Amino acid sequence: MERKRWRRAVEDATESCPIHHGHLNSEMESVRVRFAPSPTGMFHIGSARTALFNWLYARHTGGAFILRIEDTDAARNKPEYVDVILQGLKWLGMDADEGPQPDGSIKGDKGPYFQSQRGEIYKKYVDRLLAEGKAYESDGAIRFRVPKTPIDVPDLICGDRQIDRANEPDLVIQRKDGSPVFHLVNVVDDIEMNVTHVIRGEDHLSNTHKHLALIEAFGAKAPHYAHIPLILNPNGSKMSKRDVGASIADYKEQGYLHEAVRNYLCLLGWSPKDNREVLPIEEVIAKFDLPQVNRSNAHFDLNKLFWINGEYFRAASIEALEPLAVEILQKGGVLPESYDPAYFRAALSIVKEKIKLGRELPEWMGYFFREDFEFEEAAVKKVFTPEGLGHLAQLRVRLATLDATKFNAADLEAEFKALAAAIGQKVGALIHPARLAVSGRSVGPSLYHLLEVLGRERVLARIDRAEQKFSK
RNA sequence: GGUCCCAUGGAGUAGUGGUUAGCUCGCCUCCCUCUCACGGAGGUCGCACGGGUUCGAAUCCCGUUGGGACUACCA
Repeated sequence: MERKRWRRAVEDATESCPIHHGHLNSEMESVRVRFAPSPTGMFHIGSARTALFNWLYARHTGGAFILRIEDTDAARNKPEYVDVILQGLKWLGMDADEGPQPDGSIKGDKGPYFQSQRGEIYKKYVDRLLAEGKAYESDGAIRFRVPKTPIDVPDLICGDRQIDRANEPDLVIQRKDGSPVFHLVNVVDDIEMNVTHVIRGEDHLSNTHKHLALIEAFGAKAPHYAHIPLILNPNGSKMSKRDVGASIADYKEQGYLHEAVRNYLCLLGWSPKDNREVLPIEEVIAKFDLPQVNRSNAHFDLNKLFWINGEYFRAASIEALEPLAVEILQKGGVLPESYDPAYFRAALSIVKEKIKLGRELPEWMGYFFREDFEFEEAAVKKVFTPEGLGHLAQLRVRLATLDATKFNAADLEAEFKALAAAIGQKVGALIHPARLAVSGRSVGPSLYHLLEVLGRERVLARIDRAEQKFSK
């Protein structure tokens, strides 16, 4: 009963996610949020979570989710890195209403969406500050005169606070080489793109007063700010590029399901508050709101992700799993280029009940597609005793009397039980040698189903070979 | 060092003055059972500390401690 409920939740969560048109906020202004990553080579899990919260908020409010590429740091950014982000967003099911798309096209009329192409715009803003005496040149760079008065910094998640700027140094907004600095371009773009809500990592919380100062200088309306907590390593340090689990691409590579990763990310800093962990993205969209996001940092827990993935994995249909499984198995050299699809799907369907991650597939499925599989040494020693081999021989005789139509799980079970009773043994005395003989392994799918999938000819041949190899 | 943020078991969280502090992962035990996984029944483990406020604090205030972020002509 309980189990059934979970299953349904998982199955629901696996379905495609149509965009929900939620309600506009109370001010009736159309929400516009942006995700503004810097393409530096990988799509970081923390960035993915920030993107997710932005996307969720946009979908919840019926607003727009803008993707803006912050590629002003020429030394670090490379064009091909943009695709890493695009593919990562696509994999996680986050579609941008404006900005570059995975197919190479660009959506939206507030572009360009690459900061490297917005130089003229930034120049205009800097010139204006200069002309109004709000900025000045110093050592070739241009600095913004930061007012030294206290400033209020409101935040939808962290709460409002006041910053004393008495000792705040003037802010460099343009480098000696003429290129604009992050704080400037970030603010200018948010103004130009009519961003209403800035949802970003808490690492920007301490910078926000600078942004507010700039916005005020430009005479623009400030967006609402919402700083979300960081994702920390299990040891409490800030998760950086080199840490395990940091790269979204790795999850795909290891055979995680995108719905599972996304589901897990939703739970870092946000909760449906009804004691559920696995829930469909539509429900998250319906419930998600900024004030309910937690303020404290969250530790990344691969263990829990693994569990959630297992929930999704078992609930997934063979059709959904097949492409992923084929890719992993062929990459691992386990599945041949050409294979029998029906046989493959049958094998996959009995294996998927036992594992939680695509990465486990090669180890679990190798013997389906090759006859020269290895035998577990310890299991051979334990199971293929003279007695065990004797049972195997008796089983071989019995199975040989079964024609192919009787080679199904139900009939096989009956045969095993009948033979076990006949020789005064528990059925396990037959099952363990049989499993080892046909798979080389001591663990695997339900044996009766395994035999059915392998088929009569393969099973008899493998038992013969095992007997030959391990007798005497 | 300065500024800012945070603080419920090992991890993620529910809880916003009165609960035997709930749930999930993990871990342990037992059950189910052909192995494994699933599933079922239990168990382990927590309000960082110290002061207040209050008839009464996990919940409010202050301090301490701890963790984190920012403090660049990186983003």
